[in-house]
Amino acid sequence: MTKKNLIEYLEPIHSVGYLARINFRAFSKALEKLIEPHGVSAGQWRFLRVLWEHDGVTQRELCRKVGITEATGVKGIASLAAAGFVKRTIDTRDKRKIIITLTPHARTLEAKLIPMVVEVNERALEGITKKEADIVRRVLAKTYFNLTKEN
Amino acid sequence: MTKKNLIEYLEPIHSVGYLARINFRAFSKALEKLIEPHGVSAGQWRFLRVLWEHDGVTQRELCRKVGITEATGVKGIASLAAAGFVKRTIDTRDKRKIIITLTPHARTLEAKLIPMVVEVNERALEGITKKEADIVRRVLAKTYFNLTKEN
DNA sequence: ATGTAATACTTAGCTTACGAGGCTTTTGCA
DNA sequence: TGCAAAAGCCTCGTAAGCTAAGTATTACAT
Repeated sequence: MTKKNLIEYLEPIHSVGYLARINFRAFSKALEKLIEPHGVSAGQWRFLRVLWEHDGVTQRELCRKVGITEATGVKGIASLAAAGFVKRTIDTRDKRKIIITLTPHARTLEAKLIPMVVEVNERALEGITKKEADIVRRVLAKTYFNLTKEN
Repeated sequence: MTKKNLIEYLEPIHSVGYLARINFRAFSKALEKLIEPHGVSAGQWRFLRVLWEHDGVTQRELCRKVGITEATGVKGIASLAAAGFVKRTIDTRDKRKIIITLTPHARTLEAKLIPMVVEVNERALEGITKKEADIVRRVLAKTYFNLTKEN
């Protein structure tokens, strides 16, 4: 490992981890500005996006799809329930499970909020070709897999 | 906007923002496992990485380079100082400024910790060509710029 | 020289996230 | 059948991040 190589790792701009972090914050903040007037926080959005496509899943499954731990999910889902976006129902066949269901109000939000995330994504990807964007998504899916797979 | 296009935005895997978030967590967690035995948290690491290259900067400049707000920086730098990694000195020429300087101990950590972040990056980028990795870094720098620029 | 604006850091309060460990229910097997 | 293990959710403590508003110092225009 030469000194030059080491320097590359010290300059954050060369690190995918650093870029992931600042982009995560930037995406969140941009989205928040658009959706908060509708009473939805960025954290709540992450759950809603999954629920619009997969309503009636268990809490564990929802957390898995959102990409957070169950400990974090408990708080997030409580916040959704408090805001009147979801209902929590104990599964009758397996009383350990809690089924998360969207309220009618939360379902009506889909049509309003989706264009906003479309806008944020389009703004972010301005000046980037479809081919490049596809590479980015594929590579980031792979780095995540590489870092989280066993051993 | 067709229904098919909308679905793409609902499936998290197609969203750069989602991928950025899960990768940020994955990078942090992987790095944490390696550096915590040396008494360094992932949060502290972010500051140290900058300081190893730019020792003696002001608090504001350090925060800018780390990519966080100054409010967040106050806590992080306090934690570094409590752990004995940095010293905070008021600038004699401008008493508003606080200069952050590494302690000798923190400087010795560089040689131990850099190989660890190298390892995490190499593991993350396994099976990805240099060309693809370059595209990812360039695109993520651009999306960040696009989302944070004035307009 | 002085009052206003800008700069640099801090505080308070909130959100989102994690790990470790605990509780209840279900499952599987001796 | 009965009991240990697994599954599913929750609590607690802590970290890291943000915005908004506050304090102290310096710069600048008049």
